[in-house]
This record gives sequence, C-alpha cells and structure tokens, in this order.
Amino acid sequence: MTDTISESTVQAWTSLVRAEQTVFARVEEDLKRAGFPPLEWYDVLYELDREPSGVLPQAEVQSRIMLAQYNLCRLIDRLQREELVQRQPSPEDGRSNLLVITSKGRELRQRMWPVYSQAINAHLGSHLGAGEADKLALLLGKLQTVAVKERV
Amino acid sequence: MTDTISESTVQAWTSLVRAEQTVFARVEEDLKRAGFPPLEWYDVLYELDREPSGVLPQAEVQSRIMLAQYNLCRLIDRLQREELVQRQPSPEDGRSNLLVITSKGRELRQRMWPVYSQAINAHLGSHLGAGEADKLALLLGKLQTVAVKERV
DNA sequence: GTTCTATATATGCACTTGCAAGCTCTAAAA
DNA sequence: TTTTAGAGCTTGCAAGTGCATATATAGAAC
Repeated sequence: MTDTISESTVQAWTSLVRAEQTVFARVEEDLKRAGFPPLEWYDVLYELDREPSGVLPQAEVQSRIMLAQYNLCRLIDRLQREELVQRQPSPEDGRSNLLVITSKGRELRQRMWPVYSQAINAHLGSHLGAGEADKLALLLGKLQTVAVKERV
Repeated sequence: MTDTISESTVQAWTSLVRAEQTVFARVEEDLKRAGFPPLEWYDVLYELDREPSGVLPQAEVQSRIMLAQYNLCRLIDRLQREELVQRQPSPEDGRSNLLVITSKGRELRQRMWPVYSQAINAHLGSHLGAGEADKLALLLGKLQTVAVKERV
C-alpha cells in the first residue's frame, strides 16, 4: 500500500465525520429539548419493541447496536432503573441475560418516534433531493463491510 | 411539515450514523495501536500547524473544530501538559488566549499523519471506487449547511 | 464614567466512558 | 471427571464529558 492518499478520500473522510457529528448532535438536541433521553436508549428499546415477544438476550442486543459491552451493561442498568426494561436470567444459558421491554418502555419508544423522525427529516431529509438519500445510503453502505479478521 | 418520513431518509440516517461510527472507531483504533493520542488532539495540532506562525486564538480553533467550549478548554489543558501547545494571553483582547504550537507539537502531528492517512485509506478509501469518494463528499456536504438561527 | 450586555475562558459537580480485571457458567479437551 | 479455554456479564478506578455557573474583559448604551 502506498503512502499517499487521494484528496478525494480525505475530503470524503472529513465530510463524513463532520456531517455525521453535526446531524447527530442536532437530532439529539431536538430529542433532549422535547424531554427525551439519548438516542442509545431508543436503539435498545427499538430492538426489543420490534420483537413481538419483547424479549432478546443481552448479547443479541449487543450485536445489533454500536456499544461496547460494558457500556451496554450500564445502559441497561439505567433503563432498568427507569423501569423501561427488565433483566431476566436465561433458562437456556446460565451466563446470559434476557432483556424484556416493559409496557412503559414500549410506550416511551412510541412517544419518541414522532419527534425523532421529524428531527431526521429536518436535519437530514430536507437537505437531500429526490433520489439523493438513496444514493447516499448506497455509498455509505459500502463502508459498512463487516470487519472480520481485522483483529490480527 | 408532515408527520411521515420516507424509508429512504431513514435508511440514509441509519447508514450515516453506522458508517461514520464504524469507520471513525477503526481509524482511531489504528492510531491508538500505533501509540498515538485521539483524533481531537490531531485536529487541534493540525489547525495550529497549518498556520505558518503556529498561533491562533483559542476561540478561532474553537470555531474550526467540533468540540464544546469547555471540552476544548480541557483538551488544551492536556495538550499543554504534554507540552504540545502553549497558552499565551492575547495582547489585543484581554479575555482571549493565543494558542501556540510547540516544535514537539508540530513533530507529533507530522508523525501521526502517515498512520492516520493510511487508516483513512484502509477503512474508507479502499471501499470506494473511482469517483465514489467525490460523490459521497458532495452528498455529505449538503448536510453541512451552517445552522444559523437554530438557537431560537 | 457608570451600567448593562455580551464574549472568551475556566471550573465544581455529577454522570458517563474506557480499561482492566473479576465472577459465573458453558463447552471442549484431556 | 477434571481441567482448560472462553463466552457473557459486571465492576472499581481513572479519565473524559455535560451542565450550570463563575471570572474577567470588551463594547455599547446611557
């Protein structure tokens, strides 16, 4: 691999970081202003609420969202303290927790969505013309390739 | 504004957040593995090193990078502790600091760049074909519009 | 010149995060 | 069956962050 990097790549990198951080901060600000918790709370509630049973092993949630294990653990502590989810010992694997969303948790997620979706529209959707959102998602998808074997 | 959001917009949002966070984490991991500090350190050193004089008011650095005021303040504390920058009272404005990069600071930035650029290539550039980086940067640029007057 | 408002920076406190290490249980090896 | 490796989760501690507020200076209004 050469030691040089194209101007285009640098440009893509900086605009990626700046755009994401800007938009993310604005969306989260809107949620906060409406009295809602941070987005990671939503992420967990979303994964559980999506399951008809409302139940998932903690490790499964772990694998779906972007949080280090110890951070998820402590996030669950907070959610549990607010009675949005519960931890239950897994009957199948003695090491594992099952996470169960409560009705209060489902209800919170449901109340958050209108504010959340509107914020996404305002800070992202409204800046893109027809077809541009799809193009953007397509390009960003190429960066997502699962990094197996990166751990040399 | 309607209460609905297009599937494309949601898709753009999720891929934006996931792509950025993934790539960012990988790049920073490479830097850390090479024994270097976090990217925000680079950002500050970069802005100063870019000035031939190596001097900028703290507020100016503030406006160029994405950090809250109090976070920049404490980041400068750390940089100063490592003798990478110095704070000097501004002769023109008694409230203001001038930040001065030291030779140690310039040298660190210079040593970081090869690792940094290679990481950007590995985790971003290499995933994109010819022209795609430009297209991506263009689309992301549309999200960047300065949010004046958002502070109602 | 005094007062009032705004800008630039810093800090105490509570909360969150990263790291390293721990505990408990599973599954494979011996 | 005992040992060993390791998966899943938790936790103590140090470091970083957000919030509200404090300090100091600048500039405008009076």
